[in-house]
Amino acid sequence: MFPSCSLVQLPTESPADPLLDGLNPPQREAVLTTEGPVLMLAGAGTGKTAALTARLAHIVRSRLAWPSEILCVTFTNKAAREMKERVGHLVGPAVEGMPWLGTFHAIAAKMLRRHAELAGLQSNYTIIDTDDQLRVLKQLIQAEGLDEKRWPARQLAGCIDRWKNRGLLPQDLSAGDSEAYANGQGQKFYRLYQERLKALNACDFGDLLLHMLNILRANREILEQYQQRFKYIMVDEYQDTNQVQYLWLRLLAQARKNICVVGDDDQSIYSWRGAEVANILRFEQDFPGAKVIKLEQNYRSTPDILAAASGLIDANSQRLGKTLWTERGGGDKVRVIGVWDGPEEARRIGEEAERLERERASLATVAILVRAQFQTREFEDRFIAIGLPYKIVGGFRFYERAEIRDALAYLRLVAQPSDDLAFERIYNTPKRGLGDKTLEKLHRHARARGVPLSLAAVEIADTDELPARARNTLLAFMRDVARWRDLAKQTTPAELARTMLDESGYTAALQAEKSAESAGRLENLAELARAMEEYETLSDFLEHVSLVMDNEANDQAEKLTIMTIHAAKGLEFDHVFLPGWEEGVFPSQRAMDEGGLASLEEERRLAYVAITRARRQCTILHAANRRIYGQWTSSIPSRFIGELPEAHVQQESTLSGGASLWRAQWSETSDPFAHVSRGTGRGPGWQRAATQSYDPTPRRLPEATRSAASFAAKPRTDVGIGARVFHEKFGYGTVTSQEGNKLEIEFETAGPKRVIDSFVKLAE
DNA sequence: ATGTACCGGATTTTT
DNA sequence: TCCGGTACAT
Repeated sequence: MFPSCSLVQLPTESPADPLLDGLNPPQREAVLTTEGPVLMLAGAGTGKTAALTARLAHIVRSRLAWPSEILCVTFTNKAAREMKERVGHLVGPAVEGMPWLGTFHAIAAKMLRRHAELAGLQSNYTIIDTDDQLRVLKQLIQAEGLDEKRWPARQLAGCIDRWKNRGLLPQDLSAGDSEAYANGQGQKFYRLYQERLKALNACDFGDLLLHMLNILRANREILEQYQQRFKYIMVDEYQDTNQVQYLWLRLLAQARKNICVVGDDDQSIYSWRGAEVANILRFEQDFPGAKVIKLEQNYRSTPDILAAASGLIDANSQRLGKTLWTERGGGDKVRVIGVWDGPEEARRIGEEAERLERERASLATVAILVRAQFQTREFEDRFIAIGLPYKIVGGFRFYERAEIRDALAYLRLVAQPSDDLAFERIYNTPKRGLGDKTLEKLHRHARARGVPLSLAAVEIADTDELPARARNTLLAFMRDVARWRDLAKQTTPAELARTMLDESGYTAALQAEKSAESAGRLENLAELARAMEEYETLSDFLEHVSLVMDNEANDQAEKLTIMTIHAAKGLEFDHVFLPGWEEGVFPSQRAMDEGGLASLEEERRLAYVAITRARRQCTILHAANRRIYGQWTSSIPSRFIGELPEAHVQQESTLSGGASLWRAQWSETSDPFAHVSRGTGRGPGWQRAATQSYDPTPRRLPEATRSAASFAAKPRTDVGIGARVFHEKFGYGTVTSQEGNKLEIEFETAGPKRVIDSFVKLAE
């Protein structure tokens, strides 16, 4: 290791503290200002994690506090993991003892286990996810005789979440709040829901923080105990905190006031899930005498990219105000490319990615960031057709897959006989011939006797309330569960899981299914068991699962990444493509219709986040026509394009002579867009795009450039189901289904894929 | 108890 | 357009 250049410039009076190596002056100030409230305003790419971890390490090293006396909260498990790892490098194994570094929810859950009885729970309470939450709410809505169509459970779930985020209990709701669901019945349902959760000995995510907040508020001794313990508090992504989190932090920090929050008001993009930018905007009032440290030197992007992003965010009104700068020079301007339609957009980005590949750039440094998930489809279609390796981040997470949730339900039921939700999920999975009728009777019995379903099942089997067949099946199932419960005491969680999946017939049912997905599902279950090997007890594992819903199994393969801008926050890529910058897509229609200026400004912050992900090259695209929900719509460029400072942007278009000229090339009959009314509204972005001089001849003939996915229409007859085929990218495989020219193929190494028949050859 | 036909809704997502 | 959920038929 060579000493870094900045070491040479270290002020001579400061003893060479290796922790400060490579940190700039404001970063150092943030590290060394340990006492009193500190607000670290850290712009995108300014090294805030480096500063935060160095600060943590500094406190530990200078013996200002033991690792166990520092509270350090993040929002995601990923961030917590990263921080743990980085602090580990700086301080060594002492971090092992950092029990209070984690997500808001993990830390609150840990505290709540100690004080559960104060919230009316037992300390082995279950943490339920959104899926279970919805099931509970549905049952309540049904039980109260409400029309579920008119008053969807989702809506109620949304209300309850919002109330919890604001720190409100049922009795705290105003009549106006309550009005938000079923003509003022919101409060009633919220109360019923909380009662039901208590009966289930369960918590939802919102409860973790809310219960803990109320416990701290109501019990002075407990509050003081934590206030004494936490000598220093640090909070990452402070702009994302909601009301409860804010109140919780404020209580804990009140005694010592050694709280350091880090954030960027310009990257606040989660207001829709309760985050309040106001928290960061008024930090100085909340903690008088707070020191504000701005990190403005950017180490990530080129000057043009930074200038473009800064120019854009300038259009927002409510800002603390930062100016990013960089020592770097050179680089390309931000490119803005106008294309004809969605498929061309995908084609264009595909070509660019292939070009980068030829220039020896790794595809892992290339990303497509979209506003909404539906935009990924176009790219997926195109990249499968041309065989470009890609991965879509987001969507289903590992623990959300049906088979994984089923397996977890088995484990939960074994660990917690009172887990009715788990019972309901699996009592007829795999199919064992028990239906709604039986479940209804079980429910009635359970309610009458005040016992959980699994106990009711045992009891009811002693009566003649059920037909003989159902009774026997149920009895057999309950005997299995009892046996597994015994087994759990003698074996590892992983072994238990394997045994249960086999003995319950779950594995067998999947094997018998023989659908395209069943092989993958079995593989997922095997992976689940493998992941469980790390855990010694079942409850350890279940706690991990309920709080850590991300899968760490990132395949390291060289692939282009497609994800939403939200998911990309905190990441960086050399080459970033930003498609779909059109009014209605980005900013989204919803944001423009509802929420007014505030939500438009949040969209703009999202655009700012998107641009600042790019290290070397940022390319924005907009299409003149796009199919949305199966309707062709003509669209105008996003207002955000018009807001980019001209000097840092380079315009390009494939719409030679504008859309109308291009349109003339099509005969009326072959033009699939003939029925599309021409867009009339033209925003400033469009004018900018339209005043550029274009190459008068189209670069490609439309027919020749239509993506293969939408054109190669004649289905082949030689590749029927069962045919063995070869694909350039995926290798050998067997056709499992055929729909027109689209094949579903089970590839031997690449797994199941949908491909266009013209891309496969019959194998010899 | 399980399979099929229609209907409606459709940002962003972590824990 | 396409997905998931519910309603209905078998």
